[in-house]
Amino acid sequence: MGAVKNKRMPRAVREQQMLDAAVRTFGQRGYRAASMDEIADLAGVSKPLVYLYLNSKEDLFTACIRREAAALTTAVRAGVQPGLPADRQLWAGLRAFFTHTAENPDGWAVLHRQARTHGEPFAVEVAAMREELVAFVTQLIVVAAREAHRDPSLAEREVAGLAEALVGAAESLAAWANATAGVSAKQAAATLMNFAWAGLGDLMENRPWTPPQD
Amino acid sequence: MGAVKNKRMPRAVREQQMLDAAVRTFGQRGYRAASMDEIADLAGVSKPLVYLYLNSKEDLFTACIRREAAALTTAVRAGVQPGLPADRQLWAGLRAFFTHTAENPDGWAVLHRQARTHGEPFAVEVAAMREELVAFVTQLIVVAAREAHRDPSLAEREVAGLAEALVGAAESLAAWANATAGVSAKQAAATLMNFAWAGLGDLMENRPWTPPQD
Amino acid sequence: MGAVKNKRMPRAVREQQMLDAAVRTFGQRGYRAASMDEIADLAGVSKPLVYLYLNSKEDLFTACIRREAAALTTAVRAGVQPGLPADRQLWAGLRAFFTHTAENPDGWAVLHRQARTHGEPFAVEVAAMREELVAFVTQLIVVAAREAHRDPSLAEREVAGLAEALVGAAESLAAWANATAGVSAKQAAATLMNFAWAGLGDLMENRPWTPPQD
Amino acid sequence: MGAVKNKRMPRAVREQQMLDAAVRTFGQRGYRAASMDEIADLAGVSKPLVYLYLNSKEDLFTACIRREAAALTTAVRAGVQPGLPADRQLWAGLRAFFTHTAENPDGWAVLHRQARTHGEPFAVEVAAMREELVAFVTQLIVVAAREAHRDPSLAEREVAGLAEALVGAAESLAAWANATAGVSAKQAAATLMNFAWAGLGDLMENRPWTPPQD
DNA sequence: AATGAATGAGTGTTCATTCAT
DNA sequence: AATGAATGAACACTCATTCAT
Repeated sequence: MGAVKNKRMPRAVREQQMLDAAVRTFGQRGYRAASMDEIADLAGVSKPLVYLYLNSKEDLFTACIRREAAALTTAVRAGVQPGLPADRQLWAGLRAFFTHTAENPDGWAVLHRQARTHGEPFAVEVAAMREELVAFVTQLIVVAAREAHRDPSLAEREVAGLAEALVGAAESLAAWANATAGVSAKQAAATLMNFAWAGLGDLMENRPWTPPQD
Repeated sequence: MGAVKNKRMPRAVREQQMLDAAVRTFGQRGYRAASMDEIADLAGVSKPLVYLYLNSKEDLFTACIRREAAALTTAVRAGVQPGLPADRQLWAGLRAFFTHTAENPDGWAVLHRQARTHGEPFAVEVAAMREELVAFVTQLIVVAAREAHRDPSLAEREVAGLAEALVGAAESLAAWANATAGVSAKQAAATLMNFAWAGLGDLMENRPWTPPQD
Repeated sequence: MGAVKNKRMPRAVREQQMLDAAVRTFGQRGYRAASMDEIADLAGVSKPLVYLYLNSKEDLFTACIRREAAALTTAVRAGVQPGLPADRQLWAGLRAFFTHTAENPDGWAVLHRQARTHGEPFAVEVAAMREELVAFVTQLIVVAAREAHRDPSLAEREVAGLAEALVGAAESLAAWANATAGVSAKQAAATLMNFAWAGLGDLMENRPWTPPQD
Repeated sequence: MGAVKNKRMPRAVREQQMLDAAVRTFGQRGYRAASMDEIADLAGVSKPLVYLYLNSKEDLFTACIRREAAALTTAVRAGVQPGLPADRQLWAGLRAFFTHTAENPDGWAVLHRQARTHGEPFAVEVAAMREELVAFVTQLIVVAAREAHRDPSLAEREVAGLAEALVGAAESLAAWANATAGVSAKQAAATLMNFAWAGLGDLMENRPWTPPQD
């Protein structure tokens, strides 16, 4: 049995307990391998109650995705101060991102690994969140280009590709940082900032980007 | 029923047909959702024959991973000429990578999405291949740094992080290029080269990296 | 379909129904040839319920063995009055044994034929019961020898062999009595008592052992 | 693979190899658990050849039963000298029986355990052999009774029961002797002779039957 | 005399889901 | 607000058996 059985709780609380159990189970076992039995057990309730509140396995998984996606985007947004220069904003966003994914490995696994692996209905859900992150990065690139008085004809698709690459690198580094002992969220963010802002070419000339002190 | 039933084929041929069907099914449905019935049907053989030749679902999936991993690394290696400068090598490797993944979407899905999502035995298989790619990139970075007479004390972990970010960006761009109409392998490679070699900072100052004519 | 479907019964009752069906099916078909489908059908429930309550075919078979072994030893023990002379005790035990096996042919088949034929895990279960019967007989022989003031150096292995022979004869006669029309439990017991107590030699000299009137 | 593959052997030899493999496999695994694959492999031939020569699994098992039954009855008959007194004949027969079963444990397992456990068609086969042994014992009892000038009205069923008990005890002791370290065929036979000829009652009075010196 | 290639039919087991209370 | 009882449908895997050579 999972949690201690506290009987007669208000629905909202029970639902969160179920989602907690579901995120953990889905994150560790995967969508198909996770059984409703295990989730109900871990949540400390009977299976019919899970169905009463969350309708079906698909709906339950979708609810997990939405909750974890909202938590992640909220965390990133909360970490960023809109007024700052583009590089400071990106730095702050990356730190928030790596911190949140490190602290919520199961939620991150649900979003990054499971949701995108198990068919359209779920991939669509997670795509919305990813869009938001990509849009955030895209806007930063555009703003930075404008600030640098760069040719405004910078192709939209080119920017989209860059943003995609940056987000992809971030996702990959999140997994790497979590799996590699001794790599903190801050270090992961610094690595990516160096890569993204200065590029390997600059690095070769010994001018790494330096994170601000905080 | 999937393929036309060609009866009485030598074992080696049948095995490749089964692997073709399995890669397609695993890539599209995922490991758990793919049924041995569907794979056998798509391969145009009966289920017992699949078991006779490939032993079990796990072994079949592992065989898929190995075949696709070998195909990908072979393609990348074949695309690279060892003698060239680091940036030319990276460029060639990326082009080969994006070309191969675009031409083998199911194989790429098996490697990138399914194998890493469904537990240790499979993740280990794919990790070996990824190690190879990361090692290739790592070595390029080290060589480039030496060529640029850069401080040789470049921390190992720092390089590892950069290589990880680059490979992660490549993996992410592969999915993006395949999903976005009109983005060729060459364009995806160029986008990533710009990002990796010059960085966003350089881009802001209007000095994009230019692919060589070929 | 086997039994009439009585829906919604408490677990304990359903379990007994399942064991009834399983003993019958295992006893008649054998362990391997008995299918869980048939057992579930005969019990009037669906297969998943059998698995929910009894876990697996192995566990189900083991549960059958334990139940039937307990029933048999209980019956034999209940038939014997400890204070009586050895021959009276043996007589009572044999009557109980033949009566019980005649009334529970499937249970007896499970114990005597199937359990001992299908591998260690089951043979071990049944061996415990057989030990008990052999021990009962062994102790009677020892007591009888003491009562007869016989040389107490009667070798242990000799006694073990005699007990083994007696129990083996009983097992064999149980099958014979059940298969031969008109042979009652009492007659089977009398035959074995004559054989065991007086031996063929005595029989030749016309001194058969006579069962007490009851 | 089991045996070394000697190609192109005469049919009669191949058949014996197959039966050897089948007896071993059936004896150790049981009828259902033994697979034709394993038997063919152990015999060093391909499965179709087994079917070509022995037709089906049922026929193969039946052939095993017949061969082993014939071997056992032949061994017992060969051990007995018809002219001798009844007790000497019984003694010789038992020795032959225990010796043969100890030397052919798989064959004995096929006859005693497997054949009687797996349905009518096989039980019938083995019953024929058992009849023969029971008949041999029955005749000995009748002869002994006549020699002892006993009342010739000795009920047929009574004799049948005694013979059944004796054979059952022998079967049981064969298993016991094989499983108990240090119990030889001769000792097993002596134990049973004591039990059968003198009975427990005589034993109590210290007059055990003594085997002749040979 | 002998076999590599192939399958129809079935088995144990699991799971998402519902009913009755 | 909550659950014990129950199942339809599917799935991985095996096996006796045959065909074509």
